[in-house]
Amino acid sequence: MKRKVTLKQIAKELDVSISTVSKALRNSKEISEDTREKVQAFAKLYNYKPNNIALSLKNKKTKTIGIIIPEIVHHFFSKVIRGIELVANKRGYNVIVGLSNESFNKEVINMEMLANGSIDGFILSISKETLLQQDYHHFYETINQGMPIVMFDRVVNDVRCDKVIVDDLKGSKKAVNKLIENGCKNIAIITTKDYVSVGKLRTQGYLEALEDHKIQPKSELILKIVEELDAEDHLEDLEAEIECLIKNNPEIDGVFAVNELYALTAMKVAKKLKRKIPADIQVIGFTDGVLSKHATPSLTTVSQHAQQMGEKAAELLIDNLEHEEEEEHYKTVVIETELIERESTK
Amino acid sequence: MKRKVTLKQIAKELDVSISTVSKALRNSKEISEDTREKVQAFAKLYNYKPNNIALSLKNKKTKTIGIIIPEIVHHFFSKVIRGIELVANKRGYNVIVGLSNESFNKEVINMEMLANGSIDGFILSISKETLLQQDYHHFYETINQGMPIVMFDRVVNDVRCDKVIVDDLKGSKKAVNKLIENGCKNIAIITTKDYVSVGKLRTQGYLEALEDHKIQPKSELILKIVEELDAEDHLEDLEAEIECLIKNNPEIDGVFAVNELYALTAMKVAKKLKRKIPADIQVIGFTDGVLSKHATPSLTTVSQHAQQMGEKAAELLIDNLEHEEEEEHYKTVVIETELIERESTK
DNA sequence: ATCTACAACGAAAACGTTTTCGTGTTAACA
DNA sequence: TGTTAACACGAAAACGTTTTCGTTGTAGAT
Repeated sequence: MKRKVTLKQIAKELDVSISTVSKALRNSKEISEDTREKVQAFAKLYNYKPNNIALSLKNKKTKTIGIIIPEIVHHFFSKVIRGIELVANKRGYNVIVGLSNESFNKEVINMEMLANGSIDGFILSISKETLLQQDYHHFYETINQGMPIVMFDRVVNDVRCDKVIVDDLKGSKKAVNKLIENGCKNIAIITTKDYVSVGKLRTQGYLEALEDHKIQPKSELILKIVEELDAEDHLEDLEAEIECLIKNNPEIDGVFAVNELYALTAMKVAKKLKRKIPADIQVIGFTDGVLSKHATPSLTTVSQHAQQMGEKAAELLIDNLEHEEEEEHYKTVVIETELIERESTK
Repeated sequence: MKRKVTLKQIAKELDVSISTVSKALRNSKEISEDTREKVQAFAKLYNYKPNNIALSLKNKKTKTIGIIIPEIVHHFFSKVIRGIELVANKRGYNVIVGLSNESFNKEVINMEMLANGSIDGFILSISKETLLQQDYHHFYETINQGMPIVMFDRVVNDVRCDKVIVDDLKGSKKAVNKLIENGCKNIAIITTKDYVSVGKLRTQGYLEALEDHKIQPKSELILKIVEELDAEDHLEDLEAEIECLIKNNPEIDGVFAVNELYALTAMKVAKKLKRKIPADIQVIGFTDGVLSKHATPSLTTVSQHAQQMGEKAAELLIDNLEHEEEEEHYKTVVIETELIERESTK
């Protein structure tokens, strides 16, 4: 087992100084061609690679970016990571990921763990608990220490940092408009409580679309799910709530759901109640997931372009890191949504 | 913007030496109580946290583990990551992920990028291209440099390292046995080419289960898909191949598919050909995915316990890192599979 | 007055780099 | 012969820690 070789060892072996070795390897013309060749040959032979940690310490740059997300077993987030990793790698950066698991504490701990020199900047999406408690001190402190943050999807406006968001409002308007165009008269929405910013915005888009078409929104048709922080485990509750909605409002002929699970559950319930999709009820979801594509009937959705979001976020962060221009001018990039029509709409 | 404070700055401010500050913060009794309190108060005030990079350099430990996987937008892999992150975090480690994207080159580059001091050890699953080329020099070199590796799921036996695998053979036997018990007489398998070790093993399990029941395997019923390295993009081809299989062999009354996509596509084709599931054809998949649960009909699958695999892998690696006992005795942990019965079987 | 012992602290090395600033040697030139 | 310039290289600092090994100063014992 031959451990990694260092400059010092090469220097000793070749009976020159460490500086000489370093310079020779970087092709400094300060060093004679003879010595350069000798050193380089030796280094190649022993497969010398500079130690990243030492470089990081010296340069005060780690070439690593930290990602903090609420959950990784989730198509949206894993696609974002893929996007981040893609451009990070292309630009010579590594990514280190921390999962908040939707918990405020884990988010804080994870950030503190990474903020002490391990990374150059953060890309993150805020946990539900944090959004609920509205405690953002960890973001402020991080930024105050000179470490840039880029937030995506779940952001909070007050924090001074770059942001990448989906045009939730426009996206849901698109969806609801589509339902209206397709002849739906009584469109229900299945959404989240308002503290989840994206839920709020999507609800707003729904309302605006109705208003644009002079349709009076009815509160009975707006179902706000209390998220038990882990919806997958409470599928029956979700199903029951949606079943209530549809049973109590048999006039419903269109459903807009703010995420994939809600949409799929809605379709499931509808089928159970013997409603044909899309004949009796048309359904549109909001998501990037794989479920929509493979569901039966396949689900029309508002696609969020998750990977593109990740790419953009990484670009913003790295640009910020590499141009120290300290402009203090933060951008908010809006990623356009796209309505992908499948079988659940006419 | 107050940048991170260092020992040196505290020392200067308090007019003591760096060593004194360091010792005071670590509660060394070498330092008088007076000084200790003073230093600690000051450190707390300025929110001192030791610099991880400096610690890493000094200790020659980064407390970070590297994960290399072929793909992240994939339920199996993201669940494994979740498992790894869970125990890594619990034991004070961070995780840094690299994606090979099923490419040999990216796998090598990623590993080299991380092996130069950034991490203490690897957890990885081998890319298809690497398996195909059978070039494992990067693994050998890494291990030779004293950096431990834990492989999971897609492993190669020759490499001397810990491994965590699913009992693919037993798992697929379970599945096929189930189909036989349920009365299937002509069971087809949709699998991968043999160079993907898990595909090979699952095929083998299929064959053994048939043999155990004195059923003669028929080569027409064994469909080995050539993976175009990105199956999602060639859905129609996949569909066409499976349609061929079922059309040419109308006697098929059971299908065992080695992954979720194949299984779902098989169900889709079956429905298209007006076969009832599970009445005419029963289907079982092999996966941990979310599609199976939400498909219609929902898919009976062999669950791989992905998260548990991740947890185990992380434990093996960290145990190895922390007990320097150099036993050179490598373990292979087998994670049992579980047959989850849903609607696609009787 | 001398010695011992202990308490409280500081200097310096070490981890592996890069880079600045010497320094010694040689050759060219006046 | 003496001066200068170029060349080739080395010493040392710096990044932020921890730790070993001094070095003081003081108090108590002889």
